[in-house]
Order: sequence, then C-alpha cells, then structure tokens
Amino acid sequence: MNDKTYSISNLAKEFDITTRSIRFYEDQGLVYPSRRGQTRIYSKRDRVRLMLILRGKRLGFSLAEIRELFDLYDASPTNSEAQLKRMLNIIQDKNAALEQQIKDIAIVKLELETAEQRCLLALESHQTSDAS
Amino acid sequence: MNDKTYSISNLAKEFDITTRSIRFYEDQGLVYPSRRGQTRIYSKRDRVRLMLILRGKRLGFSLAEIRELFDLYDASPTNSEAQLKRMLNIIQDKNAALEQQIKDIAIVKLELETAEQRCLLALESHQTSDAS
DNA sequence: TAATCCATTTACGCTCACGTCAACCTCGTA
DNA sequence: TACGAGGTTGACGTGAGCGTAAATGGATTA
Repeated sequence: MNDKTYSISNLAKEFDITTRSIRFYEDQGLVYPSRRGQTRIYSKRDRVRLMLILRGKRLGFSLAEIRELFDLYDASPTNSEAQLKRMLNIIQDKNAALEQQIKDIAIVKLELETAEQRCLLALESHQTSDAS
Repeated sequence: MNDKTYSISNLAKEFDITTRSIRFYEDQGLVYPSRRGQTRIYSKRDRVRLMLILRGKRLGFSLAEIRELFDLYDASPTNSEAQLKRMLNIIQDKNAALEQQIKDIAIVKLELETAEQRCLLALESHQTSDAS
C-alpha cells in the first residue's frame, strides 16, 4: 500500500518545477529514485524529499545546505560521537538562522504595512480629487 | 547633526561584507552615495539602505526585488494610479511570501527539534555504554 | 621624495541553480 | 512499420552575486 510511485513529469507538474530541476537535485544527491530500465521511478519518500527541498529553498537554504540536513537525518542512528556533535552544531546554527528570520520577517512586514497604508491613502486622494 | 558620514570600508567592516559588494549594490541601483572627488561618501540614509539590503537578503529576496521595494518606497508620493496599484500588488505578494515563510519556518523548526532530540538521545547512549 | 594606505575603474573569473538544445532510446498505438 | 509521447544522457548557455587581480589616483607618513 505504500508502493505508490510517480514519474518524473508527474512530480514536475505537481510541484510546478521542471524535470531538469528534479534531475539536478538528483545530481546533487538530494533524491535517489529507483529505476525501471533507465527510467526513473519516484517513491513517496522521494516525493516528500522534493517537498522538503522546495520548503528549504523558500527559506533561502542552498541545495548544499539542504543536502547536509538530509544526510544528517539519514545517518543519525549510526554515528560517532564527533559526528553527533557536529550535527547538533548544524542544527543549532540553522535554528539560530530561523530565529533571525522570524525577527526579520516581523520587521519587514511592519514596513510593508506602512507602505501599503501610504499607497491606499494616495489612491484615495486620487479618487476624491479628479485634478490629475 | 544628521550629517554623519561613512567611508566604504567603514561600512564594509560594520556589516561584515566586502567593499566589492557595496559597490556592486551601487551598480544595481540600491545605494547612491555622494562623492568627494571620486571617493564615495555614505550618509546615514545609505547606511540604513545597507541594513535593509542585508535583511532582505537574509529573507531570500534578490537584489532586484529589494531594489523594486526601494523604488516603490522612494516614489510613492508622486505616482499615478496605475503605479500605485502595481505597488499594492507587489506589497501584497511580498506579504504573502512572508506569510508562507512563517509557516515554513514553523515546520522546519519542528523538524529540527526532533532531529536534535534524536541526536541528544544518541549521545546519551554513547556515554552510558562505553562499548564503541 | 618615497613609501604606504585607502580609494577608484575595468574586466575577467567563478559558483549556484538551473535553461536549453541535441541526440538517442522505448513503448504503445494508428 | 512508422511515429508520437514520454523518457534518458551529455554538454553548453545563462543570470545573479559577487571574488579577484591589475592598473591607477590622491592623501598622509617616514
């Protein structure tokens, strides 16, 4: 029941990206679909990966960073103490970056709001006074 | 009292970027410092612009998008109705993108937390059982 | 006066994240 | 059998965002 699969163009359409992008993500080690012949077969897991990639990108992560997080997640049960500590560092760095982003977003949203108000005011005066 | 100025290397140090970047931002129309001879003189306003640029970049905005927002902000009092509506569209788009980012951040933070927990657990078992 | 420091322009180089052919294969259908 | 719709692998192109000389120009300092 968990054996649902997807073609590359299926996923491309669903996520509104190109097949080129999906193959590129594979080049970068972000997904590894199985094959039937030479045709790529994507599993549910691969689909989830794609969602995660796109989410990471929306947050400004590079593909390399996303890959780092994936590798981290994949290998976590079988790691040395040094590796685990490195992981924790990465995780905490990302977390700090996200905290910073939250602050940044709050500030920019405020700025956008005041800009929006100014726009709306300007539009009002355009409508009341017909002197263009 | 508002006439405090900065050299390009001042600002580069303060924001931990290179002078090359600052000049590049000028090429892209994001700052326009005055000159003494051919030497660039940055005002407080320019400094604020740099802060905004860096904040925008942290949020994943391209320099072109940041410039769009600046232009929008600069020209807003003196605009045609069509321009004002275009502005509102841009503003609302950015706002929507920020809302999406907030959601994304929440999700990713959750994922990071569970990953962190797994790391910490793995580290604990490393310490209690010395069998490496 | 020479050296040093900070600035400038010009310009080519590089990485990232794909876009865009080109040439090919493979399967189902007309 | 021909062909069109999908898939594949190269390989080169592209735009953004700088890095990195190289050559030059004042200012201060020894």
